[in-house]
Amino acid sequence: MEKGVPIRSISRSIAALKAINEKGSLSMMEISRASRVPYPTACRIVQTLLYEGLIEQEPSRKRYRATALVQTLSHGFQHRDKLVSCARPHIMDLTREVGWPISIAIRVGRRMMLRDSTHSSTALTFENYYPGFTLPILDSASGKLSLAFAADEEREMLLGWMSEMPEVDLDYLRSAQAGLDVEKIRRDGYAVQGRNHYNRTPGKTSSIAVPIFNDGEFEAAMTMVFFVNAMKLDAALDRYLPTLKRYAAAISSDLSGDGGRA
Amino acid sequence: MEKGVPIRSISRSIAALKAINEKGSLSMMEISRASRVPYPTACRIVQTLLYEGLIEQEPSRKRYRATALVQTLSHGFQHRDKLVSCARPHIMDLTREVGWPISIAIRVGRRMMLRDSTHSSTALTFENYYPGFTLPILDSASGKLSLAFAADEEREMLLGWMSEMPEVDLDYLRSAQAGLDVEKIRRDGYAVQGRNHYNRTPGKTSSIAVPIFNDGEFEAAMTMVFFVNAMKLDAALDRYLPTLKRYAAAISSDLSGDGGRA
DNA sequence: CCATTTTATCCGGCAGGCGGATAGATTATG
DNA sequence: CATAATCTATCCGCCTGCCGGATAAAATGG
Repeated sequence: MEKGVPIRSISRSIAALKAINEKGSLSMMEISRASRVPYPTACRIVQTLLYEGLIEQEPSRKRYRATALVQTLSHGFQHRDKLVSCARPHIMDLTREVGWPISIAIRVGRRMMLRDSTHSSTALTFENYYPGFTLPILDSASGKLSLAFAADEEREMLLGWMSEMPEVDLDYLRSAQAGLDVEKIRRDGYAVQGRNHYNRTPGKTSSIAVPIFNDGEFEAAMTMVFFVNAMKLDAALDRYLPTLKRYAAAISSDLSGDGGRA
Repeated sequence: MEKGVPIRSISRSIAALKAINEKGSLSMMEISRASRVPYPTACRIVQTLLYEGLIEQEPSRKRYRATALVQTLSHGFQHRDKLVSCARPHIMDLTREVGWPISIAIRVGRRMMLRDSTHSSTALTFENYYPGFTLPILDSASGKLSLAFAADEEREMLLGWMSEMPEVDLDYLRSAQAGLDVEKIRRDGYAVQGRNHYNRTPGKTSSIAVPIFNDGEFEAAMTMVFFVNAMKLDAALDRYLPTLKRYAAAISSDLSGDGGRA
């Protein structure tokens, strides 16, 4: 094996497990497509994950879903998660104050990934989203914010990198880039996404994201999600933006201070 | 490939990732030992996990730890976790009442696995433990409880299965079995473990576990952990057992009822 | 009812994955 | 401080574990 070249079947099984987690459950054909492997290979990978107990078949259906055992693959990270330790109390308070769910997301590779959320602590949500859930960059408030606050070179590199993603339509990418007003986002200190599409209830929610800084550097996006039929985007901005900025500033302050040190 | 036989390298990488999560960070040699693969094989697996971004090397140290990205492997399970949905509000209330951390654990294979815990919500703990952390069955309060409430045949099968675990000393297993008073645990409705050894602060804590039922069937163990130097086991039982039983009964009631349905 | 898609399995082929051996670096011990 | 033990890193010949196109049966949708 070449130095640094991954073991193919391991990478493929990771892709399969991520896809199953992302969608909640998938059929074998869907797993094959999502992880870009031939059907017989997907069958073997699924058999291995079943054998390890990480996934199970839904009763009476040819669909596969994660089991509780997947948490043995991820629990080791959490006890040194400074971002979440600082943010968690604040976003719990914020959800109590505004009612809507709040999430914290960072950019990982070419997507945004949730680091924490309060979806499970409010009734004002259609679905619950947990740390690990991912979102596209150009179609989410947090992604646009992250892109806007990136260094110019990093943004160009990232847009170039995204154009290489096999599932991305280049025409779409060009129009999404054209619609991204970096200057305006940086000046206003927020980004929005009308009718979120890339979640489990497409078109039913919209969102507003504000930045969290760590020693002046952009660290994460804090996003409030709300129902499209509850209020218009402009009304949401008028009503909530000041509050969101205030809470994000408090989190930034905690992150930059010595609060987390022993 | 035989039907049902796993892909070897996938199973090995899962073992390695679990071990890294379990200990927080490991050296290459430790990974090799913990996942029972030859050193060069451990190197290749680690390289693959690094390439996938699931682990990283600790700065200036030849030790590897999980990254936030591991959460993409596990988040899909949580949104249909009925046990935790029912238990979470109760154990949060319980930790507020007694101060000590509470955890919910189930048996998975030959070990106990945390499904939820309030360690991160109290100062009365040395370390934080998250869903996915595992414990041995015969050396934890929750494990003894689970074993005691198992059907006789299941218990025999499980004890036999544990004697096949490569890392278990048979002399130790025999003496642990001899010390397990199944009748007493079932009669008293709790199990204890003095000086917990299999956690990150061996010997500094003890624990009491009580059962959670679902329609009369044993479903999970609810455990309170406390400092050895704060009180003796007997004193802890006198002071806390009634409260623990009351909360566990409430969780059992919620689980058995229609509380979780839309 | 028929066309299409999905599920499931087979089996020949080969290169991906393997691990013992080796050398250098680091750590522990006397 | 010297030496032994342990750990890290890599090599390379070997071979079987993993592969995927082909095929048939089952399931689904119009």
